[in-house]
Amino acid sequence: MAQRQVAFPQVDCAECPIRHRAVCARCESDELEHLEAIKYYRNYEAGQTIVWAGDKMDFVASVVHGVAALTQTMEDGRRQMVGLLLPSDFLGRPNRDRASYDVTATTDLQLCCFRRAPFQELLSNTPHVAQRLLEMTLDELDAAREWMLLLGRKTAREKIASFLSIIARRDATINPKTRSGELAFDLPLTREAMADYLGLTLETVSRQMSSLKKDGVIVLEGKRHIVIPDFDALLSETGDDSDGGVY
Amino acid sequence: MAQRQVAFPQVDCAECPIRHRAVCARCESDELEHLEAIKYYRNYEAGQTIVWAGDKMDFVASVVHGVAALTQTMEDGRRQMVGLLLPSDFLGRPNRDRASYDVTATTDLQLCCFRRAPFQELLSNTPHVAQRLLEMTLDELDAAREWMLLLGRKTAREKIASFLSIIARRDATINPKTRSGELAFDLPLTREAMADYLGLTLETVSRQMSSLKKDGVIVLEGKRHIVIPDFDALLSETGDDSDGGVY
DNA sequence: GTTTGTCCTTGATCTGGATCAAGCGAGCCC
DNA sequence: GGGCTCGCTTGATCCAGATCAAGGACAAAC
Repeated sequence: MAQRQVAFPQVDCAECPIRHRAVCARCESDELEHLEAIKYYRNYEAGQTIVWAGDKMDFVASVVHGVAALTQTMEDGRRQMVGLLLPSDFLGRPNRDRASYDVTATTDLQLCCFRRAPFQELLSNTPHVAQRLLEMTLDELDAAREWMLLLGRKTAREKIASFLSIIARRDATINPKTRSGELAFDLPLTREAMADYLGLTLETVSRQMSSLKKDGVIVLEGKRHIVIPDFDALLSETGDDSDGGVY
Repeated sequence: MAQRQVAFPQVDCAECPIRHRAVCARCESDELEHLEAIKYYRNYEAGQTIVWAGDKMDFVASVVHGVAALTQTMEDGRRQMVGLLLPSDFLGRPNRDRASYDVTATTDLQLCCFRRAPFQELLSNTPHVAQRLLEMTLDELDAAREWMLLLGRKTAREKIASFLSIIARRDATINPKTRSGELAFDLPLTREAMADYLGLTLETVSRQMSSLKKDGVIVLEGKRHIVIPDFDALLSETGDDSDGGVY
């Protein structure tokens, strides 16, 4: 219908993955107002905490740039990461105004936020948004179940290889291929955060990284930059079914 | 509107948790047709497989009686349970016609099934059903994250205690209290299935059960019947935050 | 340039849970 | 009844990963 003038500049929208990948599939076309009108951005530095478990959270959000982690902590300090949010992933739960987990930025991070109340209203009034969110939540549940297999049954080496292949795959879809064929990326997590992801100690993470490097499965440039000379070789270390499987 | 005669006898609906707890919150009142018209029942014996990962699955379902488990298996036989479905839990994924996991009945089981196509149509046409399903999926995701903490960071004893408290809690809501105050239930899983749930071996499960029994935290009557003399004592073994926490 | 702090690596030792192995008790089939 | 199988328990030993401990590399702060 009557297209709203330039109230919502194109460039702004293009940056926000909510529009094209995350919550609102329909927004790929032309009706942006219902999301545009309630959104705003927030930036965080690497290491910063976004909310603590139990804190009031008056917004939901979509990750634009960077990486955020959800972690749980036991009284005695044992920590387990339970969610890793990359660009286009969704943060927060409709109908719950308190965070269930600690949320921290593991790299510099930009969130595209939506105030809770209008977002929930949008959710009730716009069936295709609710359906898209259901689809995303089901994908996250599948990822969580893959993660449970990793935590419960894989060896330290398999855990590392699995983690690297997950990051490599996600990174490839976020950053359209940099070089010709070669698979390379920066780790968005410290060794300690990787340990929290994998249910290991940071020493074991470091040792297994060294071992994979020694065996030529990965090439380490500095501490964080990873090159994968042969992705299939990495996959064969994960313990996963060789053929594509569910994915 | 004109109420359909006795096509869907009241007693039948009352048995089906879909109606009052699971998918369709609105069905608590009076409009039942849209679910009633497409549902049917299936029964399985303890140990039976319902579908294998990768199999075609032409229905979604709600658990009426009994317990079902979702498990993943690696080529070398390592197994990890990734879902445990008790009465009122939902099985299957809209918009995906192949099972992602092995589904087995761990006790005798009754499912209330819905053929896929009409259920999906229902989902698009009935916003409150989609919203209810989103809510259920988010709860399942929370449970999966609790489970990840268990798998990644808890000791064998804490894992067993956590599992028992989870089952005790769920059982209490399913079977309105049997005796006065006393907390007692039957384990719906073999030691081996418990091991698959907890990322342990069956020997370790057995040893830790014996240890909790020796310490008076639980009373074992036969192999499967558990009595909890003091629920707080059990909780203190789980490693979880003592106050209610997220739940 | 030195200091400080963060992140990471590597070595030595310890230990919780896995693995290997034996046997028990309660159905169930013949 | 006798023999089987299945689910479970318990003992003995082993080992992957945790823990304890000591530096190294690098960047920022002074």
